[in-house]
Amino acid sequence: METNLSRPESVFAIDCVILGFDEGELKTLLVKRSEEPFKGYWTLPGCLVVDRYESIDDAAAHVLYSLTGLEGIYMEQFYTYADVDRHADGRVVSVAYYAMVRLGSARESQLIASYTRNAAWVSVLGISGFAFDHTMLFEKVLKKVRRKVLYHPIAFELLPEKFTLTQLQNLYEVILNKKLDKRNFRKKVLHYQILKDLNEKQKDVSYRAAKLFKFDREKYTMMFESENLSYQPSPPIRQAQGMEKG
Amino acid sequence: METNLSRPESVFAIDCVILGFDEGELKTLLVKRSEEPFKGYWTLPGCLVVDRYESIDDAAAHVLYSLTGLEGIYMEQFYTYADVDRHADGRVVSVAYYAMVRLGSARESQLIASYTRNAAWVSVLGISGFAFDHTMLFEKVLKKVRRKVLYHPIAFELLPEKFTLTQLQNLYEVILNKKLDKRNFRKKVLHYQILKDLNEKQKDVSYRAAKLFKFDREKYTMMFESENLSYQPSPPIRQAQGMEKG
DNA sequence: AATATAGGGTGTATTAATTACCCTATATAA
DNA sequence: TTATATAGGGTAATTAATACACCCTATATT
Repeated sequence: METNLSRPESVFAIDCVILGFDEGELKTLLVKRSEEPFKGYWTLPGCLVVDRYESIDDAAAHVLYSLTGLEGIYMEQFYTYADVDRHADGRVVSVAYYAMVRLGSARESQLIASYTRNAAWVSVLGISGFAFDHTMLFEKVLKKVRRKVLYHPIAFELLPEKFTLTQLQNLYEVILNKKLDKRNFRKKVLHYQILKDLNEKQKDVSYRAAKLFKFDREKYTMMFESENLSYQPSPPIRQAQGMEKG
Repeated sequence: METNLSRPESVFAIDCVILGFDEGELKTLLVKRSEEPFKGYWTLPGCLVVDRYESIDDAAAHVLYSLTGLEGIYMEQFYTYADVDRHADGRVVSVAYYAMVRLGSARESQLIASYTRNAAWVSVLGISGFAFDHTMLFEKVLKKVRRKVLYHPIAFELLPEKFTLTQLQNLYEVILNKKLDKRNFRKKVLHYQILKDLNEKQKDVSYRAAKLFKFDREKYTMMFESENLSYQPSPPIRQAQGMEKG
């Protein structure tokens, strides 16, 4: 029912949870506030959307680009927060996104100069001191990602192009915050047939080199699409199960 | 990053997909547009949110109330659409919700008088002629609900308090648009132990009366919460499976 | 009272997925 | 050569999912 638009303009905000996998930890990119209110607290990176010609997806991508210099990043809209008391100065409608970033080894260089003073990659375990309602927002995203990783290959967005099964398992363990059994993990993940064996090995490791794999996106997409033709089977209530106990 | 609020006001819209189960069909409540553009097309019920003191959840609840007179309905935020070209008069930011309504037998009376001319419960199969981008929006909600029903007991929101297993199965069949096996369905659904056997039977049916059940919400909540303590087991990619083929 | 109708209610065998559990092979560094 | 650190693989037990068909019972009709 979008009619009689007295004021078609909109002023609202983007908040973005940016996740990365680095040094065996799941991290998120946060910005330290330099102003009141909440001076010195962490905030999720974000911006106000003032240009009425900018799409919110573009605005979110811009937040990411301005902080990291990265483009074409995996990003998804999460939820819209619009409680009237979120901000002291009046209602701020925030559309929250989450993004998954492939961190290079020189990750610090990916923080654009003018921001580096205030921005940092922080381990997701035990962050405190968020401004506004960002604690709640961040926790909800984390919960969503922990669930989504169970039925969607978003984890690969956090790994380098080529990776070993052990690296993949470590990532799942870090995201889910639990140990997994090695053989069962491998059996299952290879069974899906969405990994391409590159017939290459790690180099420059001081132990037995492991095989390298690549996520086969085309194959995954094909399987996913053919699944959709005949609609998914269906346990009425049950959660997805599996991959339990190392 | 919500600072320097030059214009803290926001003008945006709510669109709401309202689902109900009636006469063995899944239906949605639609409104026929009486004005250009898209005169005579179906639209999702909705409203503009102009009051800066109204939360969007309240606004969505209000849309529902004004159409049906119902309160306390199950309702969930779905997605925010903000493409700049959604509406001819400028950008309209729409926060989409979906709601699940328990339709009484006298469902017509639940359409508030002034609206009944323009509003109707329409079977979700094969609706066409939506205004704006509401076709896409509606289809995405339906897909979401079809998926969500597999791991969350939202279906019970569509049934009367007391229901038979056959009614429950019919509902699942209608939502998923596929036949399910009676014995397997019963086995599974009773196995979850979230139905309370009321030790009552149907009355006024011209065939053998079936037992009545009730969704045990407290028990479900308990189970769900205890699951969350030790985080869910986890097939990395796989979709939930089950309940296939009658 | 016999019969037709409409749906209620159940059990078992097969297959697939999940879990638990440990040892050997290989590369490197000392 | 040896110590060490990680790669990599198989099997049995359990649990969950699937496929499948018949008898029961309340009511309405004759």
